[in-house]
Amino acid sequence: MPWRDDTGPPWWHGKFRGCGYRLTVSRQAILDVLSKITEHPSAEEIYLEVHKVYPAIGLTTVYRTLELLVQAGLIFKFDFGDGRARYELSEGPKSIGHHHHLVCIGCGRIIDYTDFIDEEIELLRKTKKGLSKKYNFKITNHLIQFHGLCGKCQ
Amino acid sequence: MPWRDDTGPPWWHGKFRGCGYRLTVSRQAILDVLSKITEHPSAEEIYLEVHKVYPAIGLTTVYRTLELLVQAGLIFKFDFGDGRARYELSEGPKSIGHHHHLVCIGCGRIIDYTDFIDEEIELLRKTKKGLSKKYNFKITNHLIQFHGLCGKCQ
DNA sequence: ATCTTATTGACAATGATTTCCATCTTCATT
DNA sequence: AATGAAGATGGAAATCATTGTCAATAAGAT
Repeated sequence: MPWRDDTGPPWWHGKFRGCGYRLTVSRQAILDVLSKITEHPSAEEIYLEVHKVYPAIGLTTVYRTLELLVQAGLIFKFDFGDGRARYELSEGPKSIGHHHHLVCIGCGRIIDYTDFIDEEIELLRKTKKGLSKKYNFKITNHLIQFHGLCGKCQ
Repeated sequence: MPWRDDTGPPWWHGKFRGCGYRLTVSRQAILDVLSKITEHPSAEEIYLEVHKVYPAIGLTTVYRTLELLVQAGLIFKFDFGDGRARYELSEGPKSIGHHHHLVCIGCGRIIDYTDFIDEEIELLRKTKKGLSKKYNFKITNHLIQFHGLCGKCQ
């Protein structure tokens, strides 16, 4: 289990209990994998990774858990146009921090960038505020992506 | 056909011939439907709409044509998280102009907004320039969406 | 009018995600 | 520590958007 070699339960422990969810082996294993992966794994990739350490896991459970984690705000779900959803931890000790994505339409490579993030966040904050008021919309999330060709694909 | 009651061929005629594509009945019908719809239709919705005026159309052709139009830059393809791609004319006489989307995660409603678009575009331009240089990335497109709950769903 | 070749449509195939349901865990309560 | 109710699980089957196949058709250059 994730915190066997640590001083206490992992940071998401409280999140779970707080939302009324049960802290199961599958969920811990999935979150554990997500917190160690730096890419943008699909459900199946997460399944395969979890399967290495917890072979009893089922793909269905992975899908269900990911859905749950998205609802709980612990992870983000992205569509990079390759026909499968991809996931990423939204925050946490090992998080690389808020970032957006550059998507290569040639090879599918994803580049996380944090450049200009401050200006982007600032503008998003303003826009979010204005839109919320004008359209009576409760904004919970935003998405910014740039699509194009990476160096290798040009 | 689209231009039967008009003075000349529709604006996309040249685009097609210029790219070496053939201007077929199916393609005209699909573009015609797209230029009249103000929502964000899925491939099947487009198929059903075209089918009313041109019953011989096949769903496969709709998918192929949409793919083609995306490549040609005539339409944009979006994923609003409901499991099917949605399409929208990128420009043209009846276009509402450049806009971004507000996606309700409750009922799936999409709101097109143009507020703050100028600031957004300006920031995107700067960001795009910086990212292109830093990552040697040729950016062809961007995506901005806000997700949340609309008035009815709160 | 003819010919070359892109395009089409019906059907089958694919593949990610969901549904079903009987069984197993979690954890609040004893 | 034992119990029990509700939540969670996993394997197989089902769903459903999208893509591949291929013989037949139509666009448009000649």
